[in-house]
Amino acid sequence: MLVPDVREKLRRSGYTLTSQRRAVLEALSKAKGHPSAEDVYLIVKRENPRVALGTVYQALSVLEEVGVVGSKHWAESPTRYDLNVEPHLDIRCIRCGEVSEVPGVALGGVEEIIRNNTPYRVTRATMVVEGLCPACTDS
Amino acid sequence: MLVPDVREKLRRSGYTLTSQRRAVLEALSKAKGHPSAEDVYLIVKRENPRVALGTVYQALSVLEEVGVVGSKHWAESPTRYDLNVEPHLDIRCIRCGEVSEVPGVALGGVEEIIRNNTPYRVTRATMVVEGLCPACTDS
DNA sequence: CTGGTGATCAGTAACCATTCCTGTTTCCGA
DNA sequence: TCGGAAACAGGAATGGTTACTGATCACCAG
Ligand SMILES: [Mn+2]
Ligand SMILES: [Mn+2]
Ligand SMILES: [Zn+2]
Ligand SMILES: [Zn+2]
Repeated sequence: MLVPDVREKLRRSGYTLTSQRRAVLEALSKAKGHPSAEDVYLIVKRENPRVALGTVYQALSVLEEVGVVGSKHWAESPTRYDLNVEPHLDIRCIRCGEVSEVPGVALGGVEEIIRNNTPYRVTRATMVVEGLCPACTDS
Repeated sequence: MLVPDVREKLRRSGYTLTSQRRAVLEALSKAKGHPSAEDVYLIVKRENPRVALGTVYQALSVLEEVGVVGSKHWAESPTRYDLNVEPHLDIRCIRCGEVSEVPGVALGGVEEIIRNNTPYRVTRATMVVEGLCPACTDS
């Protein structure tokens, strides 16, 4: 997502695009995988050593609130963050802990079914999948 | 699930059905909802005040391992446990925290699709849904 | 029975991801 | 330029969960 778009989404919720928030976004795109808040923090710190871990948590929370960042929660793992905010599938290896994306599985339809089958106002629906990655299966 | 069946499932994995594990199962069926480990602990303690919270965690973990208990993990909430181990939908209200079951949504098919679309050996797939319950929407 | 052996347990300390708090800095509009 | 609000750095606190340790229990061979 382009910087002006991010700035606009923040502005609509009354936030500004600060240098720390921009650094968090850059770290997320550098990480390319599904980093934890601490992973992001370590990357940000390489270029801006004075940033605090709490600031990274807060920036991620704001960026998620305005729809620029997504997050998923697995058991036995810190929260993982993602620039891909569309409904999609991520799987976590229960042995090595790596998270990767599973292409070709449409989840939008499932969300629609959920929305039509509950008296709740659904705000979020994520599929959390665990398994053994190919590398870990052969060992 | 009947006690002899539970005992057999435990035995197949080298465990025994101890009084504490039985008490945890009873607490789960009494709670009827989706209690946290601490909720279970408080119920167990009413009849057996000497039980430790750690024992409840360990019992839940063993019972889950042998397939008698299921668990789900939401953000901003402790892990919730459930006697319903079939693939099904649970939704958590982001305001009051209550978890309830959504009937009529088949998830088995989604799990099948996932299994056929990843090089992983899938061991677990849960749909985690959040929203506002009817009571919390009107207030 | 009875003694031995490994599993389980109670109690408590430690862990760790995340949030909270406080004083300081930065940002932005008037 | 100035004043107020938002954001931040640093560090302390929180809370769910796990790890550890010595005591107890269940089970079985003799
Ligand atoms: Mn992803
Ligand atoms: Mn359920
Ligand atoms: Zn792996
Ligand atoms: Zn509610």
